[in-house]
Amino acid sequence: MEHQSNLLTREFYARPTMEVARDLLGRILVRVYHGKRLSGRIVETEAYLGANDPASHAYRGLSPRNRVMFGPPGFAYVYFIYGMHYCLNIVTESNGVAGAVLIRALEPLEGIEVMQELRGGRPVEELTNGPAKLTQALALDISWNGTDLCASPDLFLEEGMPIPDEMVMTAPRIGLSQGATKDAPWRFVVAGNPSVSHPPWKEKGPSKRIEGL
DNA sequence: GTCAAGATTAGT
DNA sequence: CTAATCTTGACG
Repeated sequence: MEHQSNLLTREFYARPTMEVARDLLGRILVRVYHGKRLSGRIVETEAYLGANDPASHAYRGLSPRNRVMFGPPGFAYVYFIYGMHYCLNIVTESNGVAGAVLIRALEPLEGIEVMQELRGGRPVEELTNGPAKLTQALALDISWNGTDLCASPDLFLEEGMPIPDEMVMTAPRIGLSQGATKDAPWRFVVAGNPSVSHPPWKEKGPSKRIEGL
């Protein structure tokens, strides 16, 4: 199985976190599970910085848990939360600079039946519309923390199709309750996509279409 | 050592 | 709205 041609490169990830979070929309996340491709189009992301972002795991400096965020770009940062869930992030910035993008939702593409089994028979609309839901649908846990997405044969990202600015909306990140940056519009979603969690276009909070970045 | 909060989800 | 379930980080 080759997956060379349309793989996202290290350079793609080696950019400012905000830029990567925006550009990750429309890309394809692929997980090869028992020889089969499970994949989905990324439709929702959130940017988490380092020193200037109190809501980020990396805010207080390097620790055993967040060390991958400080490492080279293009790696997976997976963490365990609420005693039962795993969330997947893509590391950004250059080696030594903290930054990562939380993958919050996917639009299911390949291996839907397998993903349904992993998600307890839930309907397609509820398969990957949330950060912990998509890791469960792709059978990803803490053992994937530190995986090189530019080298792993079982977890990688393909170019897919970039989303034009007119279809992108920004909104505050989900689940943050403190920190000066908790209301910053660092969440990016594909407008109107049914797989987006907490759809901004259905809520009252501040959200708007972006005009470039 | 002790303890509260957490980048969530499913069910009432 | 709340239980589930356990790791991490702050404090002492």
